[in-house]
Parts: sequence; structure tokens; C-alpha cells
Amino acid sequence: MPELPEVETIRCGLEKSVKNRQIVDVVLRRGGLRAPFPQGFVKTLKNRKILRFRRRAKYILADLEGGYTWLIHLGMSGSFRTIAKKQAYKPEAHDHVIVTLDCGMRLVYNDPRRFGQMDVFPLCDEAAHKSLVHIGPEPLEKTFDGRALAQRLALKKTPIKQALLDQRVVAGIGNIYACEALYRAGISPKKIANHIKNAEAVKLAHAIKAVMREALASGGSTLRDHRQLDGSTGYFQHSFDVYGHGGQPCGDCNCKGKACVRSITQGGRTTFFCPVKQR
DNA sequence: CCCACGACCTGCTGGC
DNA sequence: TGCCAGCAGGTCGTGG
Repeated sequence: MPELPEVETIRCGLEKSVKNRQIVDVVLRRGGLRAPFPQGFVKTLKNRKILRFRRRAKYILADLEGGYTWLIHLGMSGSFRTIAKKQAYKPEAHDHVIVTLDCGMRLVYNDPRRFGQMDVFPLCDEAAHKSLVHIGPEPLEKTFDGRALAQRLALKKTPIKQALLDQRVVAGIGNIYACEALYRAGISPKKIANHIKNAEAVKLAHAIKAVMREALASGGSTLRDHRQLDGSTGYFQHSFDVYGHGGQPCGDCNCKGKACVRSITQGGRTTFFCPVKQR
């Protein structure tokens, strides 16, 4: 489901409604998601206060009292919802993890496709965690700029679109925002990453930051099922220039109403782009 | 090491 | 109406 803006929106929701609550019970309704839940998962979460929610790439990291971190990845279809104390809770299809908090509220993790991930580990081991250790720079950090991007792209021989999906190059970009950023930067998705010139990398870094910021301000994109904790939907999907717009005019090249936006397959994923504007 | 590709899952849509 | 192929916001393991 989610890319950086959606994950960040959910992190904010968790921070507002769940931070500083103590976990009093955890129920797992199956043995795992993509991978089995780790040994002692429930036991480690139970009776710990949640101190804060952080984000790294598309991972949510909940710091727990006692020096542990609860790692959450939503995969393609994961979502959280909260159930108030007085509300009755009937498990719905694909509710896999139910966390009860000291205030009586329940936090429910639902994930139809089960591509999500959960883990818990000592905070001091975070830097070495298999899922986090290779992740590249956060695009919204000041230190991420054209130079930083160019440096990483120089090592990649794949088309730029595929390089942007590689979390070692930049953190948090997925299929939608890769397409949108390349469009804004006017760069062809087929261009080989290590052929990208410095000036283009500068433009692309700006485009990545801009599209991420704007999506964040809109509460992310809701295509099928991304919702904030309170059930409200993002609306950035209305601002897509190319994603999902195959066969329509892009609105910015000189094709004036002509169906310029194409879709192609790269690395098994659909890429949308305007071959006139993106070269 | 790098890269391409299939696997992992369920649900929805569109074409017949 | 029903069925089935194809596709979906992500990662990971296995080959070459």
C-alpha cells in the first residue's frame, strides 16, 4: 500500500493516539505475515509503554520502555485502525494483530495480502537490523540533495526508475512517487541511472522532495485502502500527473490534449511517463 | 558484488 | 450473470 507519505501519515496518527500508552495485551490471530512472528514477540511487547513512533524509509519504529523497538512494515495492504474502549470489537477478515492498551483502546493491524512485517529487537541493535542496515538517505533530510543522489546513482546500471525503487539509493520511494518525481524532473524513466548528469540529479532530488512534501500535506494517497487511523482518506491521488493516467494528456508538454502519457513495464512494475516532457 | 525475475498473498476489475 | 486473467502502493531469495 504505502510509500513514504502514507507511512508518515500513519506514524503521525499513531503518535497522536497511541503514544505514551502501555500495551496490556497482544493477540496474534495467525503465526505470521510474510515471515513468522519472531520468538517472544508478544511477551516482549506486553506491559511496555510506547514512548514514541519514528519512521525510517517505509518502516514504522515504535520505541518501547525498557530499550526495545517494535518494527512495523505495512507491505502493500497493511493498515491500522483504533477501536475505542466502549466500542465493541468483532474481528474482521485479515485482522492479524490486536493490541490492547491501558486506556482500553485497541489498535488493530489488518493486512489482506500479508506482505507486511513485524519484529521486535533491542534498540541498541537497530543499526545492524537486517531490514534497516542498507537503507539509503531520507529524501526529506537536508543532507539529501542532488550531490548525494548523483553519488548513489553513479553506482547503478539499471534504468533510473528502477534505481529509485531501490531503497539503498533513496529511502521511502515507491512506484507512484518514482513516476511522479521523474515526470516533474523531466527525466525519462528508461535513462540508465549512471548516465544521469549532475544537473539532472539536482532537478530530480528537488522533484522527489517536492512531491513527497506535497503528498504529505494531503495526507498521502488513497488508491484502494490507505486510510489514516481515524479512517479518513488522503487526497494526493487527485494530484497525480502521470500515475494511473495512461492514454491521457499530461497537461504540461506541448501535446495540448493529445494522449501523451504512456505506460510501460520496468522490472515487473508499471511505469507511467510522458515521452515528450521526459527525455 | 550486481541484476533480473519469480515468489509471496488476497481482492478487485474488466473482458468475454 | 459468472468466470478467469491480469493487475495492485513492496520486499526478498534464488539464479545467472
